[in-house]
Formats: sequence, structure tokens, C-alpha cells
Amino acid sequence: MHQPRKQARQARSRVTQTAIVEATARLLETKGRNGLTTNAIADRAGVSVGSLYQYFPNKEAILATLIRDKRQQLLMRMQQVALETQDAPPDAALDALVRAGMMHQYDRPALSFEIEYIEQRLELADETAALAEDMAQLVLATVRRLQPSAGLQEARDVVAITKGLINAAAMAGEPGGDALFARARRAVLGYLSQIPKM
Amino acid sequence: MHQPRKQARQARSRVTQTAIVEATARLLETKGRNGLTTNAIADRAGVSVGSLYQYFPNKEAILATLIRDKRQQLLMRMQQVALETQDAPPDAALDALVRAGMMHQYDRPALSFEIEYIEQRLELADETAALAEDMAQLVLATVRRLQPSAGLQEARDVVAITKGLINAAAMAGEPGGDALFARARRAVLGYLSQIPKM
DNA sequence: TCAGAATGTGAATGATTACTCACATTTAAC
DNA sequence: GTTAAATGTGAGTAATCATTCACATTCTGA
Repeated sequence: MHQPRKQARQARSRVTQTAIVEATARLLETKGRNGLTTNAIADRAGVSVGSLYQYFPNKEAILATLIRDKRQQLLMRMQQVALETQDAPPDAALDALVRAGMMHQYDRPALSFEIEYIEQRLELADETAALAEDMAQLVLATVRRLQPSAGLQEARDVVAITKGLINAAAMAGEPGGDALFARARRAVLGYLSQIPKM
Repeated sequence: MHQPRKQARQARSRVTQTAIVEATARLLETKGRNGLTTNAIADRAGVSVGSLYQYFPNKEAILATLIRDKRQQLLMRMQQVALETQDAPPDAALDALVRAGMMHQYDRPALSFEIEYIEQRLELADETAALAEDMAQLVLATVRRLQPSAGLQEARDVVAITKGLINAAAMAGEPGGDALFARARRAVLGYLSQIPKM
């Protein structure tokens, strides 16, 4: 392989680095995994191919950075929402979480879709699983306020159900407004209402 | 491009054709979209590369055939189940549909995952949408027996919810047994119970 | 102002891969 | 048994693409 140059020391290098990752995101959205070539990334980012290799050891590393960024972004948003709603009524708190998840995926649906696929075929599977657990833990705290008998598995399911619904809507080209949110809300509350008491 | 040879007339050509499609499926499962090269397909199928092009104009066409086959298989299975349960109690009928969907996806989860991705980036998007509508119509008939106020959108949601749940379970490596089915059942029934009456 | 460090460049390289074609083998019909 | 059609072969071709490297440009500190 090859060692990328040392840490950035000038402002312009950060700009370049960001441009590369964002160009990768845009290409994934428009052309998918196949249209994602290093030369295309460089073009789109307005830099030369050589620059990619100043900051990333290879193409996969760019993808890994993009994915980690997005992941971090989602988790932090959810944590923030959980914090903000800790004193709100339980159903309002859950609403806020569902809405945050929906917003994140709907912000750039095509990108979310590509990332979900790529995660599975990179050495990121472990990190992905770790994130899923963090998300489930976060959701669990709120879910328990509504359904004390809920466990981690149920929290995971709530995440999966929401994701499934939103994914399908996004793929079908449905706009992600209040109608979709209302259905996601029903799915989650409905599922929770069916959890057997212990 | 290039014209594949005419329709098969001998039995061995059918064998070859099937071997090519099945090899493609196996490679997708084990190596993913990236490991899927024409030479690898030929190797795995035990034929020469040239033979691929006797039956398919290009690599995409092999994928398209595989995807159509799988789709057809799922839809027919669901139709059969719907027919078999048309006189059964509504909840038993819905159970049977959910179970059939689960079985299909769990039969070869990695393959299902790859196919779902590829469908979006092939000229198959229209057919995929058409299948989704067929599935929704099929599910709607049964769903209505439980919730007469349910519409096509709710049927679509039921499919999406189930798919999301099963997908997450498959990716997490969870075995697809009765525990998963019970949760899928709860998700569907819970969602339906929340549909507002008109 | 200037040296050296940091950053940027893009043609060249080697590997991979989809697809072709001239030919070999097998089958079916008589 | 012979022949023509059907089927199978795989080295070769051209295109694409990730990565490199020798060099150019820009910045920073003194």
C-alpha cells in the first residue's frame, strides 16, 4: 500500500479533504457504487487524483471516512434529541426520536441507501453492529417509558421497523412529510402495544 | 452489443443456462457485487466465458434474469399461500403470508440483500415497482379481512415493515425462527390496530 | 525575501475485466 | 455413417481504473 502524508497543517488541506469526501457522497448518490471511480471523485472535488492519495491510503478509506461521518452525525443527533426530550411526555419523546431518524434518512435518501449496502461489504461490519447497539440502547430508554416490559430486542425492532418503512417510502419516491411520519409513528406505537407483559 | 444465439433446442443448453444463473447467485452471496466477474461466473458454472454470451447479451442480463426468477418465485409463493388461506381465519391467513415472506428472504439472506441493492441500479426499477404493487394488492386482500379500513398504502407499509424487520435480523446474523416470526407478527398486527377508522 | 515544508498535479503504469471470434466438439436427423 | 445444426471453448483485445511518482506550486516562519 502506501502511507498518506502526515496530518494536515494548513487550512487548505482540510478544505481539500472535505471536498473529496463530499464529492464521494455526491457521486454515490448520482451514479451509485459503480460510477464511483477515483478520477471521478477527483474531478468532482476539483482536485487532482494525486491529492486523494495525500489523505487516504486508498479508495475504500474514503468510503470508510464518509460512512463514519454519517454514522457519527446520526448518533449525535439522536443523542441530542433524547436529551432534549428527557422531561417531555413519553410519546412526544418517542415521536421526536422517530422524526429525527426519518429526517436523517430523508435528507439524502439515495446516499443512505448506498451507504447501507457498502457498510456490509467493508471491514466496517463490526462498527456498524456497534452503532446499531448504541442506537438500540438510546431508543430503549425512551421506549421503556412507554412500555416498561420492552427489552433491547424490542428497541432494535423499533429501529428496524422505522428504517424499513422509511426506506421503502424513499425508494418509491414518496415525499417524506407528515403523512409518512404518521405512519411510522403508528408502526412503532402499534408494535410496542403488542409486546407481552411479563 | 451482440445477439445471443437463438432459443435453446437441446437439453444441455438449458442445463448450461441454469448453471450460469445459479453460479451468479452463489457468487453474489459469497463475494458480493464486486467479486462478480464474468470469468468467475463461468468458472463457478463449470463452463467457458464464451458460453455466457451464447445465452445472455451481457453481464447485466444475467443479473436481470436472476432477479426476475427470484421475484417470480416470491410472488407465486405468496399467491399460492393467499389462495390456500382464503377460507382460513383472517389472522391465520395474515400469519401465513408473513411467514412466507420471511421464509423467502431467510432462505438466502445474503442473496436477497444483494438483489435488493442491484434492483435499484438496473433498468429493472419499473419492474420492481410493479412487483411491489402486486405484493401490496395481494396483502391488501388479506389485511382488509382484519382491518376493513386499510388501504393500499397500509398494505405497502405492512410489506415494508416486515421486510425491514427481517432484513435487520438477517444482517445481525439472528436465526430466522419462531422468535423472529412472533415479532414480525406483532409488528404487523400492531400497525394495523393503529389504523384510524374512517 | 527566501528556504524548506506543505500541498497539489496528472501522465504513466500495471492490473483487472467485459466481451469477441475463429475454431472444436456434440447432437440429431436421415 | 454422414452431415449440418447446435453448443461449447478460451486465448486475445480494448477499455477502464486504482495507484504511483517525479515534479510544480503555495504557504509559513524567520
